[in-house]
Amino acid sequence: MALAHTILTVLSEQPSTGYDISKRFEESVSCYWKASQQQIYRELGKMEVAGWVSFDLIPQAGKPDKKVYRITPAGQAELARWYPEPTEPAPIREDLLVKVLAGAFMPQAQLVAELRRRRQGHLDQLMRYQAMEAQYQVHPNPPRQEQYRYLTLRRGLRYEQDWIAWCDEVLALLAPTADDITTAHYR
Amino acid sequence: MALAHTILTVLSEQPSTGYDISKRFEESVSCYWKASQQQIYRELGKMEVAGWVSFDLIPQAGKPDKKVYRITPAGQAELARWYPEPTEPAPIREDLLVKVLAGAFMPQAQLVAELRRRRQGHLDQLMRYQAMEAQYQVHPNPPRQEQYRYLTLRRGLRYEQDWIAWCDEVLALLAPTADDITTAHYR
DNA sequence: AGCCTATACTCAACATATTGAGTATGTCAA
DNA sequence: TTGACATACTCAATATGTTGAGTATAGGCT
Repeated sequence: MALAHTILTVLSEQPSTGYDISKRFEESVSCYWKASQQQIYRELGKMEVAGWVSFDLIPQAGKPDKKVYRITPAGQAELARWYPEPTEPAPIREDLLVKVLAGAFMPQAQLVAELRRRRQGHLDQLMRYQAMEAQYQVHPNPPRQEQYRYLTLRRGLRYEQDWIAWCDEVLALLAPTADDITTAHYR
Repeated sequence: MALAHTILTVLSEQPSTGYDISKRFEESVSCYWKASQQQIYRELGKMEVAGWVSFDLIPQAGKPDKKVYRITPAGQAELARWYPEPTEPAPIREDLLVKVLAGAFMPQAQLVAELRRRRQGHLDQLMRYQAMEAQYQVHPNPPRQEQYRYLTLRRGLRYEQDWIAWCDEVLALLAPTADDITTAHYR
């Protein structure tokens, strides 16, 4: 359900095509909501039926016609209805943690390699977020929307930093003996 | 796909019924993998067809018959095949972050209330994990499996701590003015 | 005596997400 | 000029996850 509300939120900022929304998801929303183009198009279709959004069909020469969606009063009402509902933490399904659990039965070198690879990936993402964060520092008095967007970016930053710190912690325990952590002490 | 591999991993530790697996998921695996009983039963059925697990039917007086599943050599081979494959970070879909983004258009008091509520929830979970962590301290020389399990628990601990820290950060920026963060400075 | 919880599993319907193909054209660079 | 990439959307199949009901009985509590 919340995909619809995420779309309603980004449409509150400005009317957009499905394609635009997908772009915006990738660049700034992706740290807390992943959705494919197909999902967005399908959801927009459903939301249109529900009356939460409407669109203008903009004929284009050459390219396919654009559907520029905007939020309707009914959509705003739905957003307001949803807003105060309590949220639950998102369920987590982390393959990497399963691999750590299975570590007792599998070659440790493979786990160590994977942890190093993942650490690097999280570091790359962290650096992208830090570049985005630097953008916020240059504007002395940003619009209200930007301030809230910044708070979501902070979540992304922390998330990547936390992953890196955990990878380091695990690698420090696994790497010294290279195939046995029996001698490593906890904490 | 990885649900099957998670089940294979817990079955590597010991043969279990679907019911048992579900219990174990809830208590110790839930910090990185959530799955309902129904999902587990269905997945076990598919895995049995694939030959990755087999079961003994234990007739029980009164209760329905037990299916005690164990991993087969084919299942072990599948786990070994899967193990070195690179993992991707799990896609995130966090309602709360969407609400933060929508904060510019919605009553701030509702967001603040929700952040406080969520902070408390993460604190409760953190305390449960800390109680579990204390269990590991008492065993001086734990079996190998327990050591890896401990590393996954560390991820859960960090995750909750990180959420709490972010909630505090956001609340500190939002709360002072109670309905406007214009005057708050970044970082 | 009646109710709740735990054990133990099955089936069905629905919702959500992923993957891949298909349509159509403009722009830019090798 | 060929090919990659961006724009812009649609359809279909499959995979995965959620929700709710249904079957059955033991044991403990009120």
